[in-house]
Amino acid sequence: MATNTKERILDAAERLFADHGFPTTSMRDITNEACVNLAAVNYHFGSKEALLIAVLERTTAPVNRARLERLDELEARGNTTVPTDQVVRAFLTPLFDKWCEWGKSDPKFLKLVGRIHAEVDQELRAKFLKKFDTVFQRFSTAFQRSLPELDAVEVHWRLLFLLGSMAYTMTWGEAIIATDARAEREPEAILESLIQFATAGMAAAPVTEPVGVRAGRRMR
Amino acid sequence: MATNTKERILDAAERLFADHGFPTTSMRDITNEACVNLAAVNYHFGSKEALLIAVLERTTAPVNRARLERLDELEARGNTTVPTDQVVRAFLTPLFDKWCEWGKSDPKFLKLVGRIHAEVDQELRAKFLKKFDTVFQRFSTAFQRSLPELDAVEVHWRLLFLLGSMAYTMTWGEAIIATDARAEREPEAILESLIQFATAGMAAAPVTEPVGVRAGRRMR
DNA sequence: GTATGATTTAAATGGGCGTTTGATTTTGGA
DNA sequence: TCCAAAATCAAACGCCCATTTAAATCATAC
Repeated sequence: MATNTKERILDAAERLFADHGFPTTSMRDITNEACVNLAAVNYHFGSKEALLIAVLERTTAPVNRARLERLDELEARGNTTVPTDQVVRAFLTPLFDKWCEWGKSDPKFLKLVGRIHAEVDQELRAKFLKKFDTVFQRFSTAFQRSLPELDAVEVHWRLLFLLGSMAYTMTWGEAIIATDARAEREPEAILESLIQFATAGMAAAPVTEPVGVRAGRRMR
Repeated sequence: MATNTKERILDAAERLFADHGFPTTSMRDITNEACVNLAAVNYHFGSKEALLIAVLERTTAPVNRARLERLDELEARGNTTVPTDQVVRAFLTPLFDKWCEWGKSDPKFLKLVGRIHAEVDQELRAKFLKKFDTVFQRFSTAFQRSLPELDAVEVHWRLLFLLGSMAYTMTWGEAIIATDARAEREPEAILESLIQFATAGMAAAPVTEPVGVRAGRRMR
């Protein structure tokens, strides 16, 4: 356990937000877990919401930096156009690396990232997503270059789908393993499956058939 | 607005849970919105949590029924083995149909479904997911038949990825359209993109390379 | 050693929460 | 028409919340 009060609070908040979510975790929960006074959060961070932002900053900033570094490297090597699977990999593996850095002790960090995508209120989330702007922009462009047959809007939406499968897996993968032992897997294998899935999804042939005469909508 | 108190509560709760989430929506919010007395929720449903379960039951039961019916129909027609894209379609389109039934007035229902996958506490969620057991089982089997080169565990995880992209799109698709006008699209087009993405993802070639010598992990 | 600013502490503040109560009104069959 | 059951109502309950206060303690530079 960190000796520093500020870090002890960040550690506790990260763990609790990940396990129980932001609105259902109280200041008292956090300060008890961190073994600090109740007023310490407001003293050091200003408010509960500001604490959440600090936690998110601490966890995501290095990951996003790593994502961009990987992409830089790939683009420098590959003369700007990078194969789709490499772009997917550059986006997903930094999260996974972070996990490994932590000695695989507990994937709290991943759960937190998963949660933040679905739980905090829209305004707060928008503020948070601003920090991802550059990352999205860069990866969106990279995907467009590697998938010239898709238009920008289609890439945009597919990136959203990718994000969803990533966030969902992080939030609930652990729980699903727990309830169904057959599904147990090494984290590496899960990541590899996700990369496989997402790469194929991103690279899928675009819809050309006119809307309204599609097979799936005819029957009901 | 429904005249019946119970239904007015369900309508209001559905809208508010979808927009603001379960823990952050208060009984007072709900009863004000429904124009009923504060005690009405506890009188008619027993508790806030029981209300949530009732809302979820009302929204998801018909969708799951439709999913199974579609799959029945496909399997009867196709002699048990159904093409992957048809299975994906059978899983995703009932949600979309529900949306259309409602006259596209407001996709609250979809947002709610998206939220529930990430927000409620684990115990409550497990209880809720039991209602999906049959659906998951049936679709898991159908996918396995259509993708014989994948083992059961791999299908299990890919189904999770599919769920994630679906849930995420439902929760945040609207918000993302709002913040980026270029991404605006008809719901039909979004569904079609998602089907395309998910089908390709499900049908992706399985990982064969041994873990640990993968290209993506080598560089860092 | 002492003054000064940073930190920690216990206690309190005011408000919102889910739920319960008991009285009152509405309803529908005898 | 009457009455018992169902539904609605205003009010209150006790609890927990995030935040604030002001005093106490600590650390450090002089």
